[in-house]
Amino acid sequence: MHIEPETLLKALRSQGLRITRARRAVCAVIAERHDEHLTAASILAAVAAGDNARADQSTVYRTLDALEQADLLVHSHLGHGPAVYHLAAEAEHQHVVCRRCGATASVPTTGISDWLEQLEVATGFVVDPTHFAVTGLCPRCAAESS
Amino acid sequence: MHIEPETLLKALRSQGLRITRARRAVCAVIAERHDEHLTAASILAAVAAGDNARADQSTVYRTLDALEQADLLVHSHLGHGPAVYHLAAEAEHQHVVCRRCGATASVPTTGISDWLEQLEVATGFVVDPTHFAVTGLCPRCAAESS
DNA sequence: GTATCTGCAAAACTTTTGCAGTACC
DNA sequence: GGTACTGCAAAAGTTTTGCAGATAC
Repeated sequence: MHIEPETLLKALRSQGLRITRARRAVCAVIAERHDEHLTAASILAAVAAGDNARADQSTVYRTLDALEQADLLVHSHLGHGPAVYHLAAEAEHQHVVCRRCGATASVPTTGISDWLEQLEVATGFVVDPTHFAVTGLCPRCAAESS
Repeated sequence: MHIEPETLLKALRSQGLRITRARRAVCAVIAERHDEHLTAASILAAVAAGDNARADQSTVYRTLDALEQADLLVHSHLGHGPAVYHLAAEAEHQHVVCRRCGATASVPTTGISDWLEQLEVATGFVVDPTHFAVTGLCPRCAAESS
């Protein structure tokens, strides 16, 4: 998947939000590295490493919030560490995290849809299945612990 | 479901751990109120409210850790707040949390088992499906936002 | 007696907030 | 020009850790 920073910025603009230097920098990092597990801290570091912009951590959080409000971004919680951010457009997968070593794997959400449907019928909730990761033991740690 | 504090304490003892005043108090709270959403803070408060024991928060956390190590307890993350603890023996349900108002609902994990099996086959992970809650919008907030 | 546990205090870590000044439109 | 945004600093909230002394076995 590929996305231009401009796409994100235009979406912000169309929500009536302003395009600022800090937001440009944050969007550039997200567009460039959205296939990684981006955290607020790593985005902040990447912005700081760039040449012509800086952003305070509070600005990064506020920008991420704005992008989430605009439905461009989602965050999820993997294990006990910081939240990771993904483009909403590519959120069609779920994470599994090893509770011992922190290794992660991705699985498509296909196959879970029946359960989600049951869940929505039973509870009336409109479910967002990717906000939290599933935890467990990775193959290696499972082998060690048995 | 019903459980005696003694059951928890004996299990600790059988792991070679010591039975102390603080652990008695924590186990008593868990045994008594395991059908609620217990957090470290609420356990601490309940212990402090009791007559003949107190425990520092660090002791509570360490005791909860010990109970988890002994596979008697599990914790899960509901929304952005503190972790909630349940007896491992009754962890057969999953939570759904409203991302707007924080309302929660429980759903049995039956129905998710096919997906988990796929997941385990695909990734090799041994999955613990209850560690994180599913998020979404509760019926009321969903209605308001549309 | 000794290894384990406790309380205290402080730190670690992520995220949020108040505020005065800056910059976007 | 006016509103939205930024940086700074500090706080909030949960969980962890170091250490000296106490306690269970």
